[in-house]
Amino acid sequence: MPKLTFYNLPKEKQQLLIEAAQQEFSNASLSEVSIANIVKTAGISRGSFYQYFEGKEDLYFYLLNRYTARRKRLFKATLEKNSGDLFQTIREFYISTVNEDELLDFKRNVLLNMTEQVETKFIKIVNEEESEEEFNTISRLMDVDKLNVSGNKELYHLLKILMTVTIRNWIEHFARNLAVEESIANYELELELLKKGLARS
Amino acid sequence: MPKLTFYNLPKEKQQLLIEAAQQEFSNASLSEVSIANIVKTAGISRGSFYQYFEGKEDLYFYLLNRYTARRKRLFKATLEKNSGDLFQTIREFYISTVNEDELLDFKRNVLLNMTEQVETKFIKIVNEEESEEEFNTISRLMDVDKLNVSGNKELYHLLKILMTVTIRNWIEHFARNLAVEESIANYELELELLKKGLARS
DNA sequence: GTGGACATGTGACACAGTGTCATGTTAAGC
DNA sequence: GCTTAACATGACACTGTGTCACATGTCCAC
Repeated sequence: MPKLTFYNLPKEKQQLLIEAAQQEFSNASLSEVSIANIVKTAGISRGSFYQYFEGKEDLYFYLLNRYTARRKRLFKATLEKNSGDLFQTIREFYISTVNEDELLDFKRNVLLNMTEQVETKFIKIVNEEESEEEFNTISRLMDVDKLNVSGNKELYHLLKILMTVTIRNWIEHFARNLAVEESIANYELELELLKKGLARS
Repeated sequence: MPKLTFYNLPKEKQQLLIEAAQQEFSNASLSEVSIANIVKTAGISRGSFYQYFEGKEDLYFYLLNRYTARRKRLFKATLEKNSGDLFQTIREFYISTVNEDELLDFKRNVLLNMTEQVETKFIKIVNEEESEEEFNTISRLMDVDKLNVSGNKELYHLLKILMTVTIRNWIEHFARNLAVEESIANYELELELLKKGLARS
């Protein structure tokens, strides 16, 4: 988390820094990005940077949190719009995800260099395990009757599977430079497989 | 890939370097590892290192390849032993995976810092997309009748889903420091969900 | 055995990036 | 205007990288 000094900054200066950072993180992965470049682009001194953030990881996860928080709101709204239909929701969510062209290079870099720490952040979009409350909020929004699960534990694992497959498709979208339509078609195929089951009965 | 000079080295010296490298990569992630440390442990000079490898990534992927090649052989053997039963095979494969305690810290570091480039290597254990031949060899070994798919395309996506979920469980095993039994129980639960389908019919 | 030619080994070096800290600047309260 | 605390700055010591001119080893022709 950024330090207090960062939040004390005038909004415009915060925004400037955020934009500079997003630009740098669009051109390189976390380990390749240099603080030297960020401060140069943002027009602040090296020392100031360390007044605001612990280091570049701190800034990186701050940006990531901003992004996932927005996505999470969209997910909840979509779920409500679809009266709790999880599969319809996650399908629409994926389509809007691959169509969104804001911060494209930033997302590419994040996804192609995603580690467990980062992936956990994304999975928490639907599955805020750490807070029982959040999990309950979302599972109350969902129409559980349509899902082939009994109990919260199975529900939790179902969500984990869905998010894992979703993220992996999103990563592949970038890794293999898939066209939006192809990426969606692949994802829908996998969703159908997941819904109907992988084993022949 | 290592340079020719590395393969020209006497086997014992190769082994020494490999062991030194595995030790370093057990203590730190790819981006944190220092060549200085590797050469110190291996007792060679910095210059020599660059005669053998392009850089530390080169060495890292060399080690990774050695490991995944062994795993791949095991997977094929298990599949044959189980007369092509994919679910039984992957279940046994996962159990042997989390029970194997060789190179434990190395695997932890690899998994917790897995990027798309690394994950692709692992997924290719069953799904060597680049070589049509490999894919056919493996799909011939499998008893496809037990799987709820029609055609190679669906089969490909089924395998992708299975590997994705398997790897994610393996990562979580390390990330959350799960006991072997708990990890296996979680995985089996997810396998059953996958087999029977996520949607209620 | 000597010379030469080629392969391999070596560590000093220039360079790039990090995090810190002593010192300078600003602004608000009184 | 003075005080004080918060913020800004860039030089600095440190750590690590990849390279290169030179040293050493190896092998074969003569």
